[in-house]
Amino acid sequence: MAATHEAILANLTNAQRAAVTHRDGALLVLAGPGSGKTTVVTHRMAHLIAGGVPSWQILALTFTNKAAGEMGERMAAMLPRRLTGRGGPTVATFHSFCARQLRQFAEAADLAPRYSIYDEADRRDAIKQAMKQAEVDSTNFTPGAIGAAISNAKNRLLDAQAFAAQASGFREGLITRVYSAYEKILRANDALDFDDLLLRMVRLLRTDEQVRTQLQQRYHYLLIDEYQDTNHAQFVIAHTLAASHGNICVVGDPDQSIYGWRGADISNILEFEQQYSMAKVVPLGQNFRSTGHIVDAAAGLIECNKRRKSKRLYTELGAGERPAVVICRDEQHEAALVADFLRGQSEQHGVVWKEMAVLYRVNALSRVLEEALRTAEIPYVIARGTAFYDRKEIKDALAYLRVIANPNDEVSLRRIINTPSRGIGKTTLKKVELFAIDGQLRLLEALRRAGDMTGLTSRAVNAITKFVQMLEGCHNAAVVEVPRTLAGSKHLARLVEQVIRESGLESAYQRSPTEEDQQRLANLEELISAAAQFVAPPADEQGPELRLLDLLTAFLESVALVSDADLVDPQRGTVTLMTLHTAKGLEFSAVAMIGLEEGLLPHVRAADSESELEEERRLCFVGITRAKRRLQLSRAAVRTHRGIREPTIESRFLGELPAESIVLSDQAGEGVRLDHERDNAVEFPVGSIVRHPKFGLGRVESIMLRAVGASARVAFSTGGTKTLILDFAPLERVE
DNA sequence: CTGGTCATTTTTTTT
DNA sequence: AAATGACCAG
Repeated sequence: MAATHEAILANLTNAQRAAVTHRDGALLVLAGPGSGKTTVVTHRMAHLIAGGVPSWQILALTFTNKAAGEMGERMAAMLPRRLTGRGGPTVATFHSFCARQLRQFAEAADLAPRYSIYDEADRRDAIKQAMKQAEVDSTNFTPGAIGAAISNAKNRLLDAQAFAAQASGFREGLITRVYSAYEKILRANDALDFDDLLLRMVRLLRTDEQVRTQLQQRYHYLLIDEYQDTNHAQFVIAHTLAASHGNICVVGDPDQSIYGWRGADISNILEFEQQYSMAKVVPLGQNFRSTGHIVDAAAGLIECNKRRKSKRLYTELGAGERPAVVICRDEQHEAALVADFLRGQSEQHGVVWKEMAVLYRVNALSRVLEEALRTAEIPYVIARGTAFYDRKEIKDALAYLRVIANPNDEVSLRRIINTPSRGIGKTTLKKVELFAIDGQLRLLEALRRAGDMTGLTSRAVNAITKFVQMLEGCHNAAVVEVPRTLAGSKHLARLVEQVIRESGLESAYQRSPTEEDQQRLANLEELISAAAQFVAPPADEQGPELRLLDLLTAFLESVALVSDADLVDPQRGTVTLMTLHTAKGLEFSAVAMIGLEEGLLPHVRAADSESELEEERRLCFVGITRAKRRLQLSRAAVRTHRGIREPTIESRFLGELPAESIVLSDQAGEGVRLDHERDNAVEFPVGSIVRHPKFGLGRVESIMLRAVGASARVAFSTGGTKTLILDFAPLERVE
């Protein structure tokens, strides 16, 4: 049954209510951490529907599948049954929404309807290939750097031509050459990378008036989640869709903008009001998640950012416990202390494992933690959504499936042509390639005609023929109509099974008795069951049946677009380990953040630019604000980095936390005396007035917590500002 | 053609 | 430390 207006508005604060009841026109919700953003969003949509808006006119775009799923679920709970699923609101990630539209309007978008989506690894392969073709030396320019430049260009909506037109200098000249070679490869393979999904969608909306008006009319109310993370392409998509009606609601928090490196443009949210002069702005500053000291610590930190709209953060949940700042000897010690912290939460405070998380800046830090948690017998999962699909055997199986769905996908074809090895080696492949170039053939077509080629051993011809026949057999099996229900998924699972068996992947691992290969076999089994459970998202025009090939394509698409955050399963009874980026949008009773060191957080690569430094600070802010009740921040005095053990420098962010809202604990060795250091820091909070026998009266400007001791910057009435070590300076508090 | 050893390179975050 | 790539012996 449909919720009534009153039911929808019950239990909301005035600010939340203002956002929920706003109907037409632009709306900007500035949602601080823990301010009930999802509640506002879902209630707003329910409110629109209760007010007579047909639910299928609503489009909500998010960044992760998990966010989309959660939003969809919470909304479904408020809607009558018939308004969920097809006919209900569309809730999707930017990327999957675009991927689907591009298939639906494939012809208008000038695309093969079953185009492949290349993940990071495929993209890397293709860029390497492009670099070779463009004769760019990979010793001076890594594929990673060039790939990043291309990605950047695409996010700014510069295609290869447009980039070439504005390129200047040697480096950009090189990038231009690689970019156009890369584009040729993608086009020849009927493949898109992640950035293309957005870029091509923009192009479609711009060039095809019919598609544009059709989508504008269909989606009458837009909602964009995590708006601070939108890049220029996403910005254009959102505003083009909203252009005819202006009903656009964006939700976000500039202080949580952490994807600048991916082209996210923080000015999208900072300048929303200029863009829509009639926009209503609703700030949500009250935090319903964390206790006082945690909110204070976070607020104190984020105030150090200069480019920022100031916003008061507060909570009514009581002061709670102070976050602990722990200094450890090395990373093993740090991991052990994290394990102690987690166990303490469980045993002393009754916190369940799933309410705890360990956060870090870079994935590499998870390894030591894993060991420590295993020895401490604390159950954990690492949130790496792609981890499963990154495994070699899975990538191989998926490459077979991709070639079946899209025979032009040569990056995948090359991957599998001799995996498992079937006697089609380098030399043979070279010959076939030459033959293909000669006859203007696609690689697969050339393979098909291997018999016509001169200079191949009969053994090679045999191997090739068998391989091609196998692919054709699988392809033929996929040219059938299947029901659009779970029964259809059975067919999909059977197809996956057929591929795994006939490709020889299965027998290659079956032959081996090693534990590792047995695990690979089990993983392949898991892929089959993933297929069996896959249901294609509802489409606008659909019959009861679809071709198995199209179901396969949808499956491959969903696999390509999984994110790390998607793997965070709130049902699981385990501690979650993840990067700070992945943690955005989540909350836990107890959080441990590790590696608070210069070079790690803030990361080295952000050191030389003020804006990147501010982004690192926001990242730290995001981490702190994940904690509801208890927070431990730690750093190691010594850390092994790429095989080298080195002393570390404390993160500047620790010194920026208000001293009075944290507790310092030095476990690194010589630090028995650190207990009264903490007292010192508490004794002379920022703002307090102090007397020094030599310098006279002064005001404490800031407190810095160091491994060696706390120090304070004090501005004296005599005019000078001095930094004093609290342990030694003869300071006396006056007021 | 395959599977091994040795040298080189990596240096963030992710849809 | 770990992963990738080049090179070489069977």
